[in-house]
Amino acid sequence: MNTKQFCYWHPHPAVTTDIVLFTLRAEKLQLLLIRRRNPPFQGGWALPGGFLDMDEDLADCAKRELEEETGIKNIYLEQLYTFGKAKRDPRERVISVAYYALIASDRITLKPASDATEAAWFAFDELPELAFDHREIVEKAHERLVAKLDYSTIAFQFMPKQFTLSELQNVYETIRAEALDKRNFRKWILARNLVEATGLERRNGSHRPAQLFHFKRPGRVEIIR
Amino acid sequence: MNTKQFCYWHPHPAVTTDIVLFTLRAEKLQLLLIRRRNPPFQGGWALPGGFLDMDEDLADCAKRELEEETGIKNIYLEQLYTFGKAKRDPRERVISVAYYALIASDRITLKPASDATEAAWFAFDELPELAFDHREIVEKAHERLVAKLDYSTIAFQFMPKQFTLSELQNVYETIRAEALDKRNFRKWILARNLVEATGLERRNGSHRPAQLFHFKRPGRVEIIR
DNA sequence: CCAAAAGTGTTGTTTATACACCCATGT
DNA sequence: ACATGGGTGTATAAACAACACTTTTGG
Repeated sequence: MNTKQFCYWHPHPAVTTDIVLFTLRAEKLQLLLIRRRNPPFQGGWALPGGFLDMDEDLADCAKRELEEETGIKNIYLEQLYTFGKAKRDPRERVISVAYYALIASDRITLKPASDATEAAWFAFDELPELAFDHREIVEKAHERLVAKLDYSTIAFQFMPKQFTLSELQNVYETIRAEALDKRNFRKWILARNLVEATGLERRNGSHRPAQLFHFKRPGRVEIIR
Repeated sequence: MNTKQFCYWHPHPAVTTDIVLFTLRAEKLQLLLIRRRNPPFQGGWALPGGFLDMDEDLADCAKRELEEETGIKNIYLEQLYTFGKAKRDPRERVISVAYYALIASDRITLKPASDATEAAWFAFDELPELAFDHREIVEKAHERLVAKLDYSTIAFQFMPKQFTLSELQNVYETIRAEALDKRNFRKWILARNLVEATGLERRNGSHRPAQLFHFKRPGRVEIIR
């Protein structure tokens, strides 16, 4: 079959979703990129994503594409912004509904690269050139992430089930790219009543063991303040 | 010509923009609705909006549709959210990129209703049934508006060039649906250094005249706090 | 002189910031 | 014993919340 069989009375743009998937590895904010197999930008790096199926919701499309390209599922996903400049894709008019997603550092193993997809993590401050307007999408996602740190419980999406307060503080410091006072951070987080000591400890190196905490309402991202 | 002449290799959804246009009239938060001339929901009320042209940016589409249907232009417009449930339009798959907009109370006169469009203002708390998922869009726009009052200068978009502090307080009170303390409000707004006395006064009734202020950086909506 | 909205300060409470030492462990 | 990260309190400053009376005008 080589005829264009989907026909309309008026011109229609294509609709895709693109996903900015963040994690924290090696004390750095990183995000996931896919190497493009086809033109345009063939061989270049781009955000995971792809075309919307006619019977699926937008967020389902983002989840499906992410799983297809990386094997990752069941993560926190939120709509970011819709990018629709007339010339953002050289092939045809494409509207991209961008999502951003967060994944805990203990869940970041990708499925082995197949013929179809090569995926890799990149430090946010050392990104390669990106295809299309994906650099702009990444910037916007980062802005949103930084903003949400302050007034929501989004940071917990980066954490494993159990974590120490120092590890949590590290997440805030890494994303905000600034050092925080240990006592003030602990007061702040404990006053908000979001975490609870498990009674367990982590023995790590040649120093006092740290208490392990867990997030009281896992899964849900709430507005705090 | 009665053939569907726009053909693609893969199915494409239609893309529209819808606009939630708020204003303040008669001490109430109001928004603009259009009466639908065609099925589905013929004769019902819906948000202004319409299909994206292939060569225009999303925000331009929103502006154009708003102007076509109401004559209103040059207003504050911001992308809200993209709605894309598979069944939100009974005719075909439609992705709606929703925008919200604010207009000052002294600029709300609509162009006379033409054959093509009947538009009217409705109080936010007395809306009629809305077509499609427009009720959901309106709710989300309202949420955003209320949130942005606190941490941005969005409220000034409702104000005429010159206004009294009592009028400004009224805007905050109306949108937040709660009374504010006069002294604390004035301290708060003046501490932020956003307004400036013009030296003029408004003589209104049989009481002390009020100073007129103006917004120092009109046009721009900034994040405060 | 009366009614009506404009205008103005102080006090107590909560929240944020700055800052330094002791504790428990492994080697 | 020492190096390492874990854990804790206090004092100051800033922001916010509660609260009532005087001023100026028009009729």
